[in-house]
Order: sequence, then structure tokens, then C-alpha cells
Amino acid sequence: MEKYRNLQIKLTPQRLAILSYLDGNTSHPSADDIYKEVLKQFPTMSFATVYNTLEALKNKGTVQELKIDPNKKRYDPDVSRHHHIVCIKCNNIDDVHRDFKLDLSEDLTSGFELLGNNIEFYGICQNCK
Amino acid sequence: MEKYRNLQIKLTPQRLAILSYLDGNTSHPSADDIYKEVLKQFPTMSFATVYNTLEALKNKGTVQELKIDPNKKRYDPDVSRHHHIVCIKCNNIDDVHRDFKLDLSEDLTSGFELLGNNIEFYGICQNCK
DNA sequence: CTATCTGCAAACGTTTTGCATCTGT
DNA sequence: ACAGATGCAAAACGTTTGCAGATAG
Repeated sequence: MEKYRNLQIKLTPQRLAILSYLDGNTSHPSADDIYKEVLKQFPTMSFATVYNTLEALKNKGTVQELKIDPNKKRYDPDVSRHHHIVCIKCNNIDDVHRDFKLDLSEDLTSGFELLGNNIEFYGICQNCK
Repeated sequence: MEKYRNLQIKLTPQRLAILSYLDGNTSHPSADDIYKEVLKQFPTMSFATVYNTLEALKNKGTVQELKIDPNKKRYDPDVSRHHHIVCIKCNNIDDVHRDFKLDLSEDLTSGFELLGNNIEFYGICQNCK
């Protein structure tokens, strides 16, 4: 795949399968979701490879780790500035592509150098209503 | 303790020690932090009791579980509406007591019934600067 | 050719569970 | 008295690691 050449990581068949699964994926999959999917193509796929690849992609800035699910890490191939809305019943996650400028006055930052924010909206999704 | 009577849970000595440790605590402790602390007073304290108690307190709405630390759950006895600012270097968490009214227009909620939001600010804390 | 990746299995840290005993109400 | 809590140990779960063999560049 041409588009991945500039990642500067070794493009093994397993990694290409992971990249292809992640490309345009808005389901915010967990490591296990990725593993299960790629396993179909590579019956010897291991978690080590999934995590190794995710670590490499995180370092290259093409995937971000989400803290939305308290029980496992989930991954988002969309690293553009956006937020999420989570269903409190089924944990389904959707993207919220809107920018909010949230400034904190000095007295609220506890001396922190403020770098940014992530907003997690929550509610009940269409399916669960 | 009078103030805990209305929780409608059995107030064992272990639970009172946990409640006393949590009361006014703004360090956002993990289960392990709580365990270690209460262990000083009750050498037979077990994780089962810590988790059991936290579960009960969550259900009563007097403690909330935080998803800020990807490696372990952290707990906040302050259930008033507030946000957090996290240090990207040391994972230290401070409270941000300010209200932001963030409305999402219909076309951004993906059909969700919007109930609220949590904002995680991030930056570098005074110690780490 | 060699730095890096894969796959397996073992290890890890956190959280959950089963169960016998104990205790707050 | 008894519903529900404790404490222990084992298990479950997601994630990480060590290492021998394989492979992309």
C-alpha cells in the first residue's frame, strides 16, 4: 500500500491487514476487536503483533488510544481534533466533529500548563432508546 | 458516623475506614491506594472488601468511577458536577470546578439523547514543569 | 545482511468471583 | 435471625514481555 509507505515502519502482511481494518473505521475497536478481525486472514496472528503494531502507530501519530471504555483500551484511527459521545447503556461510541474553545482562567488550572482537552459526551443511543 | 447512616448500607469498621479516607479526598485514589491506606488500620483488609464497598458507594451515588487513568480505575468522592485536568507526565489529577454549557445541535448527536459531558483537560502540572 | 517483526507462552497488574465464616441491624 | 459483609485464594481479564525464528527493506 502506497499510502502507508511513509509511516517508516516495516509493512508486514499482518500490519497491512491491521491498517486496512483501521482505515476509515469509526467503530473505535479494542485490541481484541482488531485481533479477531485479522485472525480471519492470519490464523497465526498473535496479540503481541496487534499491540506491537498499535504501539508503533501511536508513536507515528496515526492512531490514538481512547480512555472511554473503563475496561479496555480502544483505538481511533481518526487523529483529527474531535470528541466522542458514548452510550451509557451499550458503550457504543460515535464521533463528534465540532470544535469547542474551552479556556481555563489561571486560577482554575492549579498551576498546570494547559495543553488541550477531550470532551466525552454521554447519552443514550438510538438503538438503546 | 452519623453522616453515613442514610447510605443504607451496613457500616462495618472497614467501610467506615474507607469512607473516612475518601471524605474530602481530592487525590482521586485507585482501589490499590484505598487498600494500602485501610490496611494500616485493618491488617486483614482484602481487595474484595475494597471493591465491594466501592461498588456499593457507586450504586448509592456517593462515589464516581473515573476513566482518566487508562491502567486502572480511580475513584472520586466528589460527585458534584466538575471536570478534571490531568498531567500528561505524572498522571496527577486536579479538579476543575467550572461549568461549561456544551450543547450539541441535533445533527451532531448521531441520534443520541444527550445527557451530559465530562471534560478532561490535559497539560503539565507544576511539579513536572 | 540485519534491524525489526512475528508468534508463542509465560508473566503482569487490576478486578472479579466462590465460598466459608462472621457481623450489623 | 439473617441479609449481607469479610477475607482468603483462585480465577479472569486485558496487556506486556522474553525469546527463538522469520522477514522487510
